[in-house]
Amino acid sequence: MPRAAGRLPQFKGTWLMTDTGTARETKKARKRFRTDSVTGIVGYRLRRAQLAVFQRFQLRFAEFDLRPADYSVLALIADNPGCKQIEIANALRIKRANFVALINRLEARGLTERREAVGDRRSQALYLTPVGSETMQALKATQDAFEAECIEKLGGVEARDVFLDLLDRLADETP
Amino acid sequence: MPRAAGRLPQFKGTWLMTDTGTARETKKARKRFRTDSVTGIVGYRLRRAQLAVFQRFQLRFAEFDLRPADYSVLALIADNPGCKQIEIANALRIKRANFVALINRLEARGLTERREAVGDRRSQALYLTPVGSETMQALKATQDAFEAECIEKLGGVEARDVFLDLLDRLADETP
DNA sequence: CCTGTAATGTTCTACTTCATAACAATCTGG
DNA sequence: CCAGATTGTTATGAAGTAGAACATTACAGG
Repeated sequence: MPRAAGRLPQFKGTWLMTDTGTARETKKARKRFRTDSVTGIVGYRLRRAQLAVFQRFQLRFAEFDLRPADYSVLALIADNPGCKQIEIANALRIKRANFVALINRLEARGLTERREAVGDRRSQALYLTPVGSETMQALKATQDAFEAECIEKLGGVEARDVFLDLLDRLADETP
Repeated sequence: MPRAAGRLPQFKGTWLMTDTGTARETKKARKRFRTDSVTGIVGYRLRRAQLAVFQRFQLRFAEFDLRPADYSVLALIADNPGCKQIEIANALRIKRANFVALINRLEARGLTERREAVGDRRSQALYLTPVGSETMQALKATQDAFEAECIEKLGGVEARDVFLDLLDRLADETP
């Protein structure tokens, strides 16, 4: 029922009153559920958008059964073959402890492998397997298409640039 | 060690080369860790910004020991006294099953209370307690200050409006 | 009226993410 | 050599999230 402005004269005010205590709910309390005090908050909208984008990402990558973090790890290994676990973990702000299970999964699926690092017997050198490299091509194509989707939603690359700039303004780590 | 620009001439190039294949790692492989393929993604930056904002929120609200979801629930109850649990859960996209523990905590802290709803004996009517109302004033002040912070980071209310619009473009639920 | 269906709140369970602590092996600088 | 830092790993706990199942209650159609 969209506000029914026509019936306004039928009732005796209390619509625009600031805090009528005498209103006394007439029959069916016409309480519109107010959410503006929450939905108007930057952080709330930011979270909503982030969830929506990640959900769409998972839809696009469902055929690969990979999460955003998995894709990021594979992409970073592809761009930095032989890198250490800690390097990727730091770049993605993942605790190195939690990175272990992640890379274990990728390795178990035959996408990555750990070799012995040359100058440091503590660290492992990460590489994509041949299968991993081949998979990465399809992943990159999917990601590029998804990014194009996002850019289109935003209204073009200029809007995207504005958007990234605004995001970075909020993302600075100063408490 | 801040980049040591003074020692630059000491080495033989490969710094600004685009993709020298012949460089052959001289002694210490000076591999810059490449992250652009991930950090350039809209979703990645969106997540970064969201995490940063939520972390700052938690800092600002640490004295109250309340999370964003707690604040949202209290704000919605304040704006919609007598509302049902399911209404708030739907508004915040929380499963009603998970809402129970949340509202139980707030009730245990004496901030909210459940009364019997008038026309429906299944649902509960949620209200702020007097203590809850008083607390809410401080919370609102803190939130308003935090929102002002965010707006300032973004560059003003006009930038904020642009930002919210861009967020909403990404947040639409069409798969 | 009765009855099947839907809604509401609740409990329980499981999965994922994230953070911390602890440990062994290794590296580094003095 | 040695103290301290780094790397990978395991284990553990907190928190968010999703689903199933249940009891109680509303509601609409016969």
